[in-house]
Amino acid sequence: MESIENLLCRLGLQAVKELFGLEAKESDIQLQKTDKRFEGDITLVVFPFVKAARKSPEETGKAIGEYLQGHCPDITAFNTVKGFLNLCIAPTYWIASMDSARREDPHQQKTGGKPVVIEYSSPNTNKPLHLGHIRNNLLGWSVAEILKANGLPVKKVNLVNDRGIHICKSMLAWLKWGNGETPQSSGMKGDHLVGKYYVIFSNHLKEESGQILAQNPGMEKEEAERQTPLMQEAQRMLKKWEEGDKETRELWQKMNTWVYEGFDETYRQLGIDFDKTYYESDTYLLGKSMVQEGLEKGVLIRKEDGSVWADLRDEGLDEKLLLRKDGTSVYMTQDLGTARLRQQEFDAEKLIYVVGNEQNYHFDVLKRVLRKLGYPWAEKITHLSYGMVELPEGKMKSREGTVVDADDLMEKMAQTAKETSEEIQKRKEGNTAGAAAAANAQANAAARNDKELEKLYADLGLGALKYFILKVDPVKNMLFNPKESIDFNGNTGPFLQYTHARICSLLRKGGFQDTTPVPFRNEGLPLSEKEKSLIQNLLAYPGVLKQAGLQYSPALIANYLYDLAKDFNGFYQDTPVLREADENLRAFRLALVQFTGMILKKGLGLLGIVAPEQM
RNA sequence: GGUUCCGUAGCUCAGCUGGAUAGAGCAACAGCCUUCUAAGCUGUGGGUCGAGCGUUCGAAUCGCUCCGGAAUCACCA
Repeated sequence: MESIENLLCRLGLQAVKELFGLEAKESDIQLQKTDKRFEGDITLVVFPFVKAARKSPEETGKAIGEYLQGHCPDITAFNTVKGFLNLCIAPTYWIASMDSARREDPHQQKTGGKPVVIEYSSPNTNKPLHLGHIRNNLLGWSVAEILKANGLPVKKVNLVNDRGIHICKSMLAWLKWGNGETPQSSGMKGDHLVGKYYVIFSNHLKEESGQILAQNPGMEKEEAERQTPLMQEAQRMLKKWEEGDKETRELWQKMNTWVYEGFDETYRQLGIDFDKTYYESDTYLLGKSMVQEGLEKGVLIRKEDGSVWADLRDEGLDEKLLLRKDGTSVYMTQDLGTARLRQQEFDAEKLIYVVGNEQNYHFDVLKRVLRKLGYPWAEKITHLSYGMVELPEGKMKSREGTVVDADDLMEKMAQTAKETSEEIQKRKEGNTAGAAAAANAQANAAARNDKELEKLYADLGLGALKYFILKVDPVKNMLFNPKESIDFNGNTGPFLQYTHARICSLLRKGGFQDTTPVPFRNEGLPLSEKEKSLIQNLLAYPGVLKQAGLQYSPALIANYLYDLAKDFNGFYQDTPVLREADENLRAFRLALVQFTGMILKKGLGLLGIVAPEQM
């Protein structure tokens, strides 16, 4: 069925051509939902045509309105206010649109073609995941799902930074002070255990460098750290690693395995996954060979000391180091390699990197260097940059122990969900006036065992966390207030989950537990303003989905869903659905409820939020 | 200092390619449970959209200049 927007756009173009002889573009036809203050459903902005019409805005609108009404029987009336043409659309049209939309899956089927490769998470192996990673993971996973829903083949990849001085620090500390401690012996998650030794290393380093600083006033802190025996030992360890020393590699292997087990558990809890995981230790050599090729082609320069650079000064940037004078690679070198490997492997349509905005410059340079090296696919790289997560006390700093740990946070969210739920149950039971609600709540609770309840609390806690983070525009820095995020009122995940549970309950009681569309006849059905608004909102979903895909922004989906749920609650509050005497009207309203539930569930799915059927 | 990003109610955030009197939630206050789940709904108060100039029928939105804040400019990753 043709959407009303398309129809009006087509007719509108026809109208201005026939009436004013104007060849307008599609983008000149601006349609919007009619403001609440005026009568009508859809508004056409006529300002772009007043010049060609040589009439006042009102008269132009009137002329177009008459033309449209004459050519479209679904337009029942119109009025013009200044340059705004407000059109009233027949209720039967809205109902038919909804009926047709609910039978189609708004999520397109996968087509063939080149995949979009999206990298996210990208952890270091010396520390457990924290709140910043959560934003990264949620964004990456959700964007991938949104792109999929838009019909694109998607590959989700992770790039683990498993080599370098950071992991050597943990290894060294473990050797020195670990007494052979393992995740099994300590009962600690592997990533936390390794992180613990990273902290131990840092503490000892601080102590040693403090002594050096005391003896050498005025010395730079970094220099003092470099001079400590501990740091030098770590450097030697890194060298041994690069040389492939058996013992070092074995220890590295062992500790990284612990970390991966820990990460897997965190990812599982978070509900995110990957199609493929890359390890820098496997790919960092490829970058070096690319730099070598660049040297041979003469697009890179080698300085006297042997270091290799890309000169980007004519592009308004600076020189960028690609190989140290000792020939070892830097961060950029590795990224050149992984990008190329990924392109070779997937022949990607697009390479998306979900990485914090602190690395905007890095990705700018990466793209330019690849271009310089002559890789046309450099243009496929998109840096999906996101802002930092800050705490009420300020920035998260690992040194000051203000980092919010991912595992702790998820556990805490579930715990709070439990407390809040139990409190609400108690309130319901204690409320004599709400006897029916209390009975309902008791029946719900009785029907579920502890395990199901635990699952529900986990879903609610996670839903709160995910929604809280995803509803914010990715480019912005955001404030995470642990207390507020666990507030389940208002614009929150649990509100949407609650709305979904309510919808399911309505359908259950209406006798429609399965998902087959509730049948009704589109004849003589009255349509309230609230219902009309809800239908218009529902019909907007495919557009929102597409836009979210274009802008890589789950926030669009999140805010849309909130509007939808709020709209639904308004409708539901004072419109009888189950008590309606007229069978056909009752069926129609149930169909509307069902469709709302369907969109809500799909949308939440894109954000990784579980939509429970009971709460 | 150079570059990039951000600045909307007391707080946290929406506001699509410029459209009508700028919206939610939280917090405050006042109502609504013998009815389909009150984790809800309804109402009240709260704004020089950082400031200024410009572009035009029309600017929170586009351009320029300032002011605030953040990131980055490393032989760290």
